[in-house]
Amino acid sequence: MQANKKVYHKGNVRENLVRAAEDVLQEEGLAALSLRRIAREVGVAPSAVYNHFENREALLASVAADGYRAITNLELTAYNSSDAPHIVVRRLVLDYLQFAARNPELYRLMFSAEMVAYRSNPELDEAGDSSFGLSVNWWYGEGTYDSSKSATEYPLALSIWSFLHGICSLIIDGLVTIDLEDRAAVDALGDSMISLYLAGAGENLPKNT
Amino acid sequence: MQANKKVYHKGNVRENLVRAAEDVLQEEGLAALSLRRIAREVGVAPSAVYNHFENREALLASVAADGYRAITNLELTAYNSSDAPHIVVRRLVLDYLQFAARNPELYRLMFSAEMVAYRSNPELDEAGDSSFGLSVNWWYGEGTYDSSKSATEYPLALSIWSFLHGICSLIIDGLVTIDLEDRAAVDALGDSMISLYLAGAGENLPKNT
DNA sequence: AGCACAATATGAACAATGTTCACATAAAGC
DNA sequence: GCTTTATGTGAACATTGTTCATATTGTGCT
Repeated sequence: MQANKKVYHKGNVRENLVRAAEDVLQEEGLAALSLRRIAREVGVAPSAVYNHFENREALLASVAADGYRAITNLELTAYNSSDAPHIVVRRLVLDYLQFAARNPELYRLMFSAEMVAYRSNPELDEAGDSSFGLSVNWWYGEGTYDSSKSATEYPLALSIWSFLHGICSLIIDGLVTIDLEDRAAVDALGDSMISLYLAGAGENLPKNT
Repeated sequence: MQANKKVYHKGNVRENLVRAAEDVLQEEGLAALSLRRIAREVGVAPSAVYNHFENREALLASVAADGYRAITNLELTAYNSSDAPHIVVRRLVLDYLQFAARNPELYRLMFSAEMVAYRSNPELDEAGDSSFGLSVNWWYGEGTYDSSKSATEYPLALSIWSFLHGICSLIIDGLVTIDLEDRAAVDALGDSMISLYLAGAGENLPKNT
């Protein structure tokens, strides 16, 4: 059906659309990412998009899925290293943070309300799921993850994901003032957070109220 | 506050707009929250909104600020209790989670890209800031918070905020399957997460790779 | 080769949105 | 009472996502 991407009228418009969307996203942000804008960028009529995607959300879901796959890759390199576990975690956290810091608009898209409401999209759903599954299997042992179970069954994987996602959301949303371009500053923040995550905050509780 | 319909032309439209927005938000979600829809709900022309708010975002910012104030209140009751610190933290986490679980669309609005891009709005900015300031002062001692400093200077306050915000985002976005109406389930998740947060995940690291 | 069919592209159209504008009307201040 | 200010209206505009009828092109079959 879609195996061979021979040149039709305009070449492989589908791929061009996704690429153009990624460009506009990075350069002008999520707000500028309209279907018509993307079509204009590719040089195609807005209605032509519907030959390749069900609707605007499906197109954006393809972009978001690329983001999830990038995170999955980042996980794989961390988990496949032969370093000690706490080094692996640190590496993962720093890489995740750097990914979010360098692709803030993509990260925003990935967790936007629209994409979330669109999780019936199999490509997107699978990409997100595999990312969490990797984490579960690392913490609990290979083959542990059962996608039919709730994430709450894997508190360790869930907690670090929440933590990471929380930090990323806050810095991307500007609620934490940090220069996203400053690689060292982002790493410092990650280091600070991960050591707190591993050691626990219990010792640092205030003495009295 | 709803009796008199004759003060001005239509009564105090500004307040009615905010309340209508909150209603629509809770019942139909963020996607349904258009300026025209809110105006229609109040029974006023779309253009009339601009007599009370600079634009749509300013109206929504007012709704979001209400949300931030609710969180601030929730913090105050936790911090003002005379319980032991770890009980205070637990209480805070559970209340925060319940707030997010019961007002998912409001929570989504509060951290939406639009509101985030609109942080120049003083009402919204102040409401968000005071919430974080309370946390800082509890962890580090009264009078510590300096709003001119970066949040990264207060890693304890930042870490719990990230953690909480991360969990809430994930459950609201449906990435963690949990019934938001099930109060006990939400509490159980909170308990699981907070004990992990206090004790740290270091002990639970996998032995080898 | 020829031909039918599916895939792809187009422009016009529609409803909905945020916003602006010229203008109307009611309240407040003098 | 009259002006001024606040508040309200409806029409207009540009932009958006989506659908539709229609045109064009590639693919596969005979």
